[in-house]
Amino acid sequence: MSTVDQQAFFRCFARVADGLSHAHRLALLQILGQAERDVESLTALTGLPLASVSQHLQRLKRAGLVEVRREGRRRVYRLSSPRVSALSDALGRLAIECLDEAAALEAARRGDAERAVSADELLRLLHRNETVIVDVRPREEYAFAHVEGALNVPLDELEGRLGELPRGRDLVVYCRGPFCVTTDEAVALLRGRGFGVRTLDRSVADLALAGVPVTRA
Amino acid sequence: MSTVDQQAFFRCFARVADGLSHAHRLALLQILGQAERDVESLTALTGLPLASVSQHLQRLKRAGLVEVRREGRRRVYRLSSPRVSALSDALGRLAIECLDEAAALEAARRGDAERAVSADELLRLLHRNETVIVDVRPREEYAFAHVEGALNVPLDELEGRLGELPRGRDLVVYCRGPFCVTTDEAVALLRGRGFGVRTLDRSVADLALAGVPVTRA
DNA sequence: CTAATGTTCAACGAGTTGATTGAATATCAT
DNA sequence: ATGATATTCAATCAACTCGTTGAACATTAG
Repeated sequence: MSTVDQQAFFRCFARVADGLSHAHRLALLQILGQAERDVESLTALTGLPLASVSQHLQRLKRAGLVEVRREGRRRVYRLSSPRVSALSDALGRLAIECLDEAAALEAARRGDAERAVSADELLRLLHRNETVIVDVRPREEYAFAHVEGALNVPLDELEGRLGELPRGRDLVVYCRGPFCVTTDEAVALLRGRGFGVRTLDRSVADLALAGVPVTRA
Repeated sequence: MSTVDQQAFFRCFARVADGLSHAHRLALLQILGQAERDVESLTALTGLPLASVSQHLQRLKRAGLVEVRREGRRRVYRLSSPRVSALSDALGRLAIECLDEAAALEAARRGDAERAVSADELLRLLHRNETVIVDVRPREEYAFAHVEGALNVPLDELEGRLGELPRGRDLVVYCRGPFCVTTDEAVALLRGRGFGVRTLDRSVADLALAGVPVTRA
């Protein structure tokens, strides 16, 4: 009947959605949204068995969400497009709007936290230079791209490096993006030590698009 | 470790993605994006077996993407949020960007068609009143919401109602949204009969958001 | 009440998914 | 070549998905 089959479109789209339809794959995409990575470091970061990571990555490739490059004996995976992160984030936002369970998680999470800093607000804070931005992601992700002037203190080093943080000024903490709970842990720790902390709930890539100055490798 | 488990978030998000991960469900969402529908009419519109439709709808409900209401002896399904359509469309756009197969389909489809009319352009056309807008969706969808002043000629009636269309002025044809191939079929038919036709590749809901005047039931 | 209608439910089978294991492959260092 | 390293591949199993069928359920009409 039709020149092009409507179903064929939907089959393709469904294949992309299939890439997003497993918690582990979403975790991988979140990490790859920060920097490219080889299989080994993805294994370390997720704590999943190596073969499992490899298989999920191949599923993501089938879905068109990631691409691979060989580099010596390792394979470096990266997102096919920054829009992959954008879609994942949109998926998360929709889930929180439409699924009670997700709404409950988000409520529990943001329960005591005040509203996140917007990109515009961040620009103002950066300009006035009264705030210290703290990037709690792993070293490699910071190296790949970070908010200009941000201090990198990976979460697992945070407790031991509290001395490096200024007492007088407010801190703004960020990590991988809107649904990264690492921020929450950092905030809890810092508040417990008496720091004034706000959060930034967007990814570095996203902030860059919003006009925030970003330093790249 | 964490106050809130990162994985719990991703499991929720994955459940939403799961709703999008089958061609038939995407077809159902596209239809529900136009108007609410009972199971019977969804069965008729998709051509799928009744029980199959019912099961997919329940999967969509589990994913938080649709809601049901009883109305007499029928159950009327509707999208949980207009953002469901927005996410489906974003999924399609990403697929076309990232999956070769989807890119090929889109290329084949738009091969001979000129660029679609933008919302702004449509506003201008409406204002100058030189164009006839043709809505080729089923009657019920037109009744639920349509571009102000549009003429409803469902695709299957188009051939028999060509006489109602003006010969002198250009036509702008639209249907369910960016990935609805019904438009293509209508365009092919109309071009074959010598009409000057352009297309509109956004859904009515989407056009409404963009400021195009829309008539609702 | 009984029948008709619209929808869901339950159960089946073929196919797919995801985790796990161990073997196979490819690249690099020696 | 040889061995070490990084990753994929192949095979297995339990769990799930999808379509199909027919029965079950709820609501309305008569």
